[in-house]
Amino acid sequence: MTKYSKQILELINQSDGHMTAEQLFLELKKKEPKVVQATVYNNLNTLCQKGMIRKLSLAGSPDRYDKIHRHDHLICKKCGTLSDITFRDITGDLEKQLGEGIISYDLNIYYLCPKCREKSE
Amino acid sequence: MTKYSKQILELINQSDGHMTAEQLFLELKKKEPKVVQATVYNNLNTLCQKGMIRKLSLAGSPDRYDKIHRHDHLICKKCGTLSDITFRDITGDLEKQLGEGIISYDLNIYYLCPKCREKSE
DNA sequence: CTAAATGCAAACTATTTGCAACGAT
DNA sequence: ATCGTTGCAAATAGTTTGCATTTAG
Repeated sequence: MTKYSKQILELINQSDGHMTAEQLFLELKKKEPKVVQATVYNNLNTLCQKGMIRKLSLAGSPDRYDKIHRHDHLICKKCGTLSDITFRDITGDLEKQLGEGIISYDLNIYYLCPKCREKSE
Repeated sequence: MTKYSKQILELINQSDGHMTAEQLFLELKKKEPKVVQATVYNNLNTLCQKGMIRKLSLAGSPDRYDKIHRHDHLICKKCGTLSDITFRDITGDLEKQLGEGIISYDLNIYYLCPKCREKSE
């Protein structure tokens, strides 16, 4: 763990957990003015490989980096706003059907957020 | 529906449902030599908006375009190989917890595929 | 002393956009 | 005649890479 990767990990864990590489870069730059984007990307990749954070790929937006702790995502189909929810852990159910060996899963749920629902009425 | 969008939709529905824009472009080009990538992208976006196909964004690979019919994805954490599975539909469960208004969801399950499991032993 | 991490610039990939020409109503 | 679709080229966004330099164990 280097000084950058430590700080990046902290930023992610303190944040709402949906920060893009660019947002993290800008945040980190406040404390470490010399850091460059590539370094942030490199660190994010290493942290992912080590399983200390997870990467969230969503259609139409850059990758986001998230806390590792199990939770699911609620996404507005219209404006893309992302929020966390925790649906019950279905790993057990999945293993019943698919057999052992499941590492993890991503559950992304699409809906219309209150604001967008209002507008469309 | 134009001649291109019709053919693109057919290609997706006849395929295994995990084709990238580039693969679709190359396929379509066999029948329509004059088509260009941008047109394929434009058509894919329109088809998505109309809800006739769905876009699959996975870390580390270009977007893939999939049939709309409900199913889930099993992804090898190591080599990225993608296969379809159909876990039971949890929309009802989700609505119980989150309330009405869920449009759809994506469930991506990570595991080690047989080949990769072999290698790592 | 060595290996890993960084800064920098350039490369690269996937995707989108502007615009002129085309085609089907 | 009009409006959406296409081809084309260029632009953009996000991310990765190569390499020389710095840093930390």
